[in-house]
Amino acid sequence: MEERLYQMKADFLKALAHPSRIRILEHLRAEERCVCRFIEDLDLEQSNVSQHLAVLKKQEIVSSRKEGTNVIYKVNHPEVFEILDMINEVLYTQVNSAMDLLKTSKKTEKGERVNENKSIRAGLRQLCEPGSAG
Amino acid sequence: MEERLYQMKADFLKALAHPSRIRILEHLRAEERCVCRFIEDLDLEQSNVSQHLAVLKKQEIVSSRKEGTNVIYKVNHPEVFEILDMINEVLYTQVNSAMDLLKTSKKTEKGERVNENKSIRAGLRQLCEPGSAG
DNA sequence: TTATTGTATTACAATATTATAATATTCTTG
DNA sequence: CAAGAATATTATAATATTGTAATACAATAA
Repeated sequence: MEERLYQMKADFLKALAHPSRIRILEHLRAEERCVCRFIEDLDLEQSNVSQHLAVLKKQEIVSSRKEGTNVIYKVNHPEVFEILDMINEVLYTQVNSAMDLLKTSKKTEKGERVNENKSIRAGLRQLCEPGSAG
Repeated sequence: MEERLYQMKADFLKALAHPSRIRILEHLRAEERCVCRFIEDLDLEQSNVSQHLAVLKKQEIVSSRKEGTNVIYKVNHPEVFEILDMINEVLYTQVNSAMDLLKTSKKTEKGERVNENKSIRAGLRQLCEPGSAG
């Protein structure tokens, strides 16, 4: 009976679950934006951006209004950013504890892998800044 | 350069984005559980449950330990539940405002659709109760 | 050891998602 | 109205995800 609710939640999550769509949403964190900005800033094909926006719109995650020939998009629910922030936190924790494991077990041998994680961690911290949920 | 971070986030979200996996996680909200419980309670094929658990495990969303021939799973990051709760909130808001629109515009004609949403809303409220994030 | 129980893995067909390319639509300007 | 700019839609081929069925593996019991 409640199966449809789980389907709804899954559909919502699926709409968020794409690198380009997350990037689009992050760009909408500060303010509403024209489609042309996404194409430009994110370096994506026009039709690709349109399709990704359609996915987000279908789930009512974003809404749009026309302004001349331009279309301006905005995020409907600020909770979306909290969700993204929460994921940041989890990933940060994960990479951090993975790092600790590598640090304590092998010092020099896997140095390459450690550095790789270091950059990921730095990136995560950076991404955390705008609207940190912690 | 930071493209991989968005990919990581997308992968994380993708792991959550399936009705059965969400159901599994909701079952893990209260306490850790044996695989056999999922098969039984969620009425899913054994191999299907195993595959879904593998997806969650790959993202380090859950971890497991053996106990005899059984395997017990638990959720690693409580933030996962906060994410699910947040989605509940958003969906609840969405259905609610959709309802309001239908109510004010047409009273009898689309009655069927209204009732449909009503049941969804009731279900959402129910699902909100266990660990409401609002 | 063999048999049994509980999980995991693999194979595979069906379906869904994706990026690209081509076309269509909408709005503005002339 | 025609032309151009911005966006949306459609078609399609490549890839990914999914559920089922079959098989493999691990722990215990006999």
